Amino acid sequence: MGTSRVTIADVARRAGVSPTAVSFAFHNPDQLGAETAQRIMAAVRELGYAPSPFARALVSRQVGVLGVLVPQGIGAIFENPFFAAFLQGVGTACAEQDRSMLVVGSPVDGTLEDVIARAPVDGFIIVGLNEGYREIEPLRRRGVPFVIVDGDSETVSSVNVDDEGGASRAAAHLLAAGHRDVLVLTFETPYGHLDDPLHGVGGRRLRGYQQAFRDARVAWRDQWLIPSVASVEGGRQGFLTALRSGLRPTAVLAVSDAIAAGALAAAARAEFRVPEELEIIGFDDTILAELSCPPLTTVRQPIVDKGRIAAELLLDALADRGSAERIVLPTELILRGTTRAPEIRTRSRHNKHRRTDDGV
Amino acid sequence: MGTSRVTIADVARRAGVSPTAVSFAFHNPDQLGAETAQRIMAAVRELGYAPSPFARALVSRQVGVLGVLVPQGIGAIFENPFFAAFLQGVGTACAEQDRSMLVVGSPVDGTLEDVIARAPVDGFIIVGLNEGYREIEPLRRRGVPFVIVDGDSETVSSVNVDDEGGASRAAAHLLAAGHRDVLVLTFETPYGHLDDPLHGVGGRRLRGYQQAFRDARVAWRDQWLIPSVASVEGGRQGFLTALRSGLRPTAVLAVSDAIAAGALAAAARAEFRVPEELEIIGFDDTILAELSCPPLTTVRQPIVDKGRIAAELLLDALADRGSAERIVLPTELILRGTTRAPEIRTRSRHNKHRRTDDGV
DNA sequence: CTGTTAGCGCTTTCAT
DNA sequence: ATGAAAGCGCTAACAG
Repeated sequence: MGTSRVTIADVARRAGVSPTAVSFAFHNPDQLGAETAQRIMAAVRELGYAPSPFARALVSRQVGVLGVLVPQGIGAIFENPFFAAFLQGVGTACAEQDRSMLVVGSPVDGTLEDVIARAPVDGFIIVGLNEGYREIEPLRRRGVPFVIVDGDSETVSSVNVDDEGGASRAAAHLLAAGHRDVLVLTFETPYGHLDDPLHGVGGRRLRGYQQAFRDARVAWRDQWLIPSVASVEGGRQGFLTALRSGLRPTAVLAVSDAIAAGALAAAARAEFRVPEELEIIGFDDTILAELSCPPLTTVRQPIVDKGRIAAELLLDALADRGSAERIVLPTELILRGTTRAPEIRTRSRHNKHRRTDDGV
Repeated sequence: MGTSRVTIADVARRAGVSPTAVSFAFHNPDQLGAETAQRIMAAVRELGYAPSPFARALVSRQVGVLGVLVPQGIGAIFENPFFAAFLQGVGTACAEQDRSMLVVGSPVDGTLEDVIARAPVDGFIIVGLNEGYREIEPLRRRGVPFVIVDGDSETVSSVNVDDEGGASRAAAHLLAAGHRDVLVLTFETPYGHLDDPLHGVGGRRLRGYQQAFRDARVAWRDQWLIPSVASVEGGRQGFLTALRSGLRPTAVLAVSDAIAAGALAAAARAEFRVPEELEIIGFDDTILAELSCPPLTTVRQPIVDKGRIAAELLLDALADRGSAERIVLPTELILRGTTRAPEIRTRSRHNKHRRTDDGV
């Protein structure tokens, strides 16, 4: 077992034709004598020939692979239900185009840059990094098209969601219910933006919360802000830390469902009754939100769509069709079991996929 | 934006050296005059050069990519928490080796075979297919090493879990508690074995259940067997179907957590009190099991390990190190909230990673 | 230390 | 309808 021994030349020889003919037999079978084509395919079968994807890609300049680049360990991301949903969207689009999906992330030893440089892809979906990020320069150099998800873009397409709006609606909901002692659990190091703590998804959500406080003329207190690792355990710790600091929240705003679920678990263990004594709102509406007990009230973002749209945008770019667009998908407050039934109010209304076609 | 214009020759020209020198500058910088190396890298930067992964792969015969092949739509698999956990394991091993992970699955239009043929990988982890499966022939031809997960292998390494044992323990637990009217929810089309309804993972689990019935001398009744789609919704339907058929189960055995969770939901809605009036045992111990309300008693298989071990075995094969081994990982019955506390019994004990080194 | 020379395996005009 | 020839962009002996 091991090296691909049989090449197109072997087949050609065996079938008594030229390599060209063999290549044709694969790609333009019609332009070949029926009998010849048969003979060639027979030789292919006898010899057990399979074309080299690398040689093919080298000359045809495409491999049929869409890359997804994440600035994290490629194992770790699968602990995050967000990515499963996102990749489901990307994968669906790939399947529709007979492509496969390459997941590229930070290696343990080497550098992300190296891994990127070697990635055999037609294009990249870059998650959680701004277009200006240093490590994506090689891509631009290689002329590999890419789109940005959850990050800012100048010259390429991007897909984001209305994080601020969603966050603001969540906070407003709590504030309207009279809460003043609201614990805010943020990302310790914002969601994928390793180098840039004040921006990125976490920053936007935070700004949304703050906006709601301003709108409601409720004073924002930084001591009520606890940075937490973006995991269930992180949420648990965050809540406990708050308690130990002497905070006695009546409500919790968490920038992710995982954190919210952790807070919920810690709260339950600390004998808080949810939602009677403590209301909690998460973010994302991953499977965690639906499944937790009680199910989590959360800000929903259309994650699967986000993935699918990103892939489609990339496909557009690959086909040189369509110009750069910046998509902003809507978010929606989903009321479930960790908040009390609100007095009658109109449900949040907002525009569907707002596709803004623009340059800069 | 678009085609990679600048090649190694351009850089060489610019730096006044040969292409070889440029290549060296990347791979053996030490073997080059310090000043020369500097000059070359400067040219690289000025020209914005990035090597072509395809050309590189063509000649060096490796790309740094591990493929994961699933016989399903590459979007759909992410609905299944099993895969998230499995890919976490594979991804972790990849990250440790500075590799990326390619997910290949059935396309919508084309054939799996074509997608496989074009996949730029060093090797494949094949999930849920036996070694003899037709569509993996091209791989063998191309000389691409592969390992099998959840399937039978003759000549290559494989990773499986003790499905039968786990299933049998689950059934025995229920039978020992006195249950006789046990609803069995199986895969409609066994878990990834599209063409082969009696084998594969689903078949093994089924055999495990049956074994326990035999051991307990309880008659096995085929009418109590309901094939269900492998999803929460499928489990819900399966349970409802059983009810409509007039079955009145006091316990449920489900071949996956998703199905079990669906049955649980349907049962709850039908006013069954779980576990008092109905005990339920799932399979896999995915996140679904932990999160459901009440948390699911289930047969745990070490999914993340399975992925990591598969990747390591493949890495071994790629390095021509180690011979084919067939790993069988242990399963364990995890008692949670959907079964009643059993009378005192010794906990299940069993061997850890039993690595059987053998040929054929 | 650095350049010359061959390919890696395939596709693709351009002839025939 | 089929073949010859010229690369795609890079690496790796082998010289010098």
